[in-house]
Amino acid sequence: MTTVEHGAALDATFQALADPARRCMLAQLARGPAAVGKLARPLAMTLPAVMQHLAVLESAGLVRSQKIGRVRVCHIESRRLSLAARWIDQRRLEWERRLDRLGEYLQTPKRPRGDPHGDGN
Amino acid sequence: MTTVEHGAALDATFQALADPARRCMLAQLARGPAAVGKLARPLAMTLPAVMQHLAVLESAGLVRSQKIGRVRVCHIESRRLSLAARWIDQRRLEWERRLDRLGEYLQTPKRPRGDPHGDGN
DNA sequence: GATATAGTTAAGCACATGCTTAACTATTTA
DNA sequence: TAAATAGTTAAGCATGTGCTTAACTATATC
Repeated sequence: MTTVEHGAALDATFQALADPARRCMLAQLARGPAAVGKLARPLAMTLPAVMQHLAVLESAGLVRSQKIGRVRVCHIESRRLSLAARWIDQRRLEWERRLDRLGEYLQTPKRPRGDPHGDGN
Repeated sequence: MTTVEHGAALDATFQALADPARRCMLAQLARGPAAVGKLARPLAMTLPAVMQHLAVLESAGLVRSQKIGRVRVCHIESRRLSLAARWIDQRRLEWERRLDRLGEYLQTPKRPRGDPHGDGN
């Protein structure tokens, strides 16, 4: 159930993370709040393009911003990052626990068939 | 440097994770290897569509598969999952450590200016 | 008040993505 | 060997994405 409701949020979050320019912006913001122009500097693209990336990050809930004077200051919103990381790790752990159990099973010395084993697979 | 070289891999990985059908396939595969047809069952789309999603997952390195008889069996490749989760958590932790330091600083009772403080921020 | 600065909006374009249908190829199974 | 099963390939289409240029709006700063 954890996974189901967050579907749309995860769509938007992973989609936002899939672009190198947006990851670059997030990496900068991880080091502290920054203005749009500052985010744009390392990016080899025009300001409007950066604005569009920012809009994607904001509507995914990864970033928030507020305008102060003529400057828009942006900062990371870390909850969505947690959500995404957790989704990945849950799948990974589920898979790796399976591998571990399988490894144990294969290492177990031969055993008479029909012996109790504790798992109904 | 960690972040830079993996750029293309992260593009492909997050792009792959951004689609609910592909996440559904991964969630199934986390519970164990499965055939294409089995992955397709809960998905409300045709088999060719599922094949295309599988191709995306494989070329992102998230899944591998081998054909046994007329059945293609797929399984998760967890290294790329780790890579993606780690990228997210590094940003998140960097940001949250910043917040913690800021919180401490604001809670610190007034102190004469120019006093040593131990941090070069 | 003129000019520079920082951001914003709108339009348009090239290419990528997600799906479909139709036709086809290999393996089982009866 | 005929028929069912599991997957594959190719083509086409609607929509989404990432970028650009051009024109415009607010704040500073001189």
